[in-house]
Amino acid sequence: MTSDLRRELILSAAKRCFARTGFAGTTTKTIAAAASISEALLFKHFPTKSALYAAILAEACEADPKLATLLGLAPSTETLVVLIRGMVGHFLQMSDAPDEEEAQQLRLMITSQLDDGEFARVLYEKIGDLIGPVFTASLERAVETGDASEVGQRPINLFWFAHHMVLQLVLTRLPPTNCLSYGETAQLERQACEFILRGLGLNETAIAAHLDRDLAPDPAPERSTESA
Amino acid sequence: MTSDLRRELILSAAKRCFARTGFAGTTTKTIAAAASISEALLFKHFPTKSALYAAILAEACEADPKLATLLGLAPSTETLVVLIRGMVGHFLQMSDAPDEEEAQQLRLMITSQLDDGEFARVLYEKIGDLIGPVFTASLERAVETGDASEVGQRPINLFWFAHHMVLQLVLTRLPPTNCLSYGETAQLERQACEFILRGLGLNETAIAAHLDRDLAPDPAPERSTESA
DNA sequence: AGGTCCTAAGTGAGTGATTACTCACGTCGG
DNA sequence: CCGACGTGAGTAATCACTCACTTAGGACCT
Repeated sequence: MTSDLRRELILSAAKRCFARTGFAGTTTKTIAAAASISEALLFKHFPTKSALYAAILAEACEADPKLATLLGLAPSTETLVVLIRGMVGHFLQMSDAPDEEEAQQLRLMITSQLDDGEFARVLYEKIGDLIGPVFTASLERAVETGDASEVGQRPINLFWFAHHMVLQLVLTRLPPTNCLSYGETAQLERQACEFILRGLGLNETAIAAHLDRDLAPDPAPERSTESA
Repeated sequence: MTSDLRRELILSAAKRCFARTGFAGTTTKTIAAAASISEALLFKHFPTKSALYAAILAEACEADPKLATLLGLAPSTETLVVLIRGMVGHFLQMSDAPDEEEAQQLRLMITSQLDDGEFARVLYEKIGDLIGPVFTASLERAVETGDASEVGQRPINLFWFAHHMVLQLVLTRLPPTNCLSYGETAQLERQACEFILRGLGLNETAIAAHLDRDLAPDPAPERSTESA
């Protein structure tokens, strides 16, 4: 077993542990067990528990490759809708696999916000730098083409509003028994997209036109009562 | 010192500690010090650390008196706007005093969502029971009067969308140095209200009519760059 | 009023368990 | 045979929690 590989295995195990029980709630013994090694070896790779935590946060700050494909799109209403749809879908899918990498990163981000917010700040800055320009340009383009009503100052705030909503939405669906029940996931996804796109200022016809292409159309109003 | 008073003092001190560092990150010695008593006395009042935590969560589940005034309002577009405005204002004001009671309750709720979600579930249910009916009725009334576009199924989801957005918004403003900078708070409040009301389906004229009454009107688009 | 309980408030100094972390010592490929 | 991988058995500190003990104040009797 090479040192580098071992290091990655430790980081992976530790990330799982920290995300589940937080920094203080996780013991080095637990991490070592999760990585199937002795505690001593753990401390051969990372001098302290804090250093291990810091390494995880640093590693999590790297870019998401899936995002890159979105950035090449030309600014347009279509791009805006694709962007929002991608974000909503991406986050909603997380709650189906609460132990996966991305859900853990979300947990780390939330715990960071409860603490000093440093990690969250870095992550927000990265997201903003990546998506901010294409979002803003697309929204402005949508206004020009008459698909959206005039945007006031700080259009980027609108992006964060959307991001906040979806993030908190997935957070309520993260515990084993969900905090809220929203109905069927597919319809929730549709409803969330509509809420956000309307919030951005897009008019109903533009939303319907772009959303109906690849998303289930708004079904007839009837109550379904299944739990989430 | 009576037993009841002492108990309340302990609860108050413990709530402060738990909200700041979480359950695992808080020691009984710290709590005792914060309450200016010995650890032994702490355990005379609460059999275990967990019982103390449970008592805090149980106490936090009581109704907010400020909410009650909203529930008497007749369902209308006006009520809907007042509701959203109240919620946004209430949450935004929290970030100005991160150590106050309500901010702590918010922290407890978030940590609960990262854990088993039990506390968050109870709190969500309480909020839903209180505000849900008047929200839904008001939204339906707004549709009837032509102030809002037709609402699909599960209108209550729209309320939670709004709630999620504002909750996550205040969370980014909770750390000493904010995770994101949104510009001036007054304009942020206005922008958040507009985003939500548009998201609910209200048309621009209805929003402007009800929002301009007691909120600063949308200023001319120009960038301001102060940090939050 | 003053003396005598008697219960509850309150504490210093512990308990064993668990914590993060260390060290002397095996083992194995090159 | 040497250096890096790997570990069992520790360490001191800290954890939640307990116990023997003092103190204070109100009820009750004389």
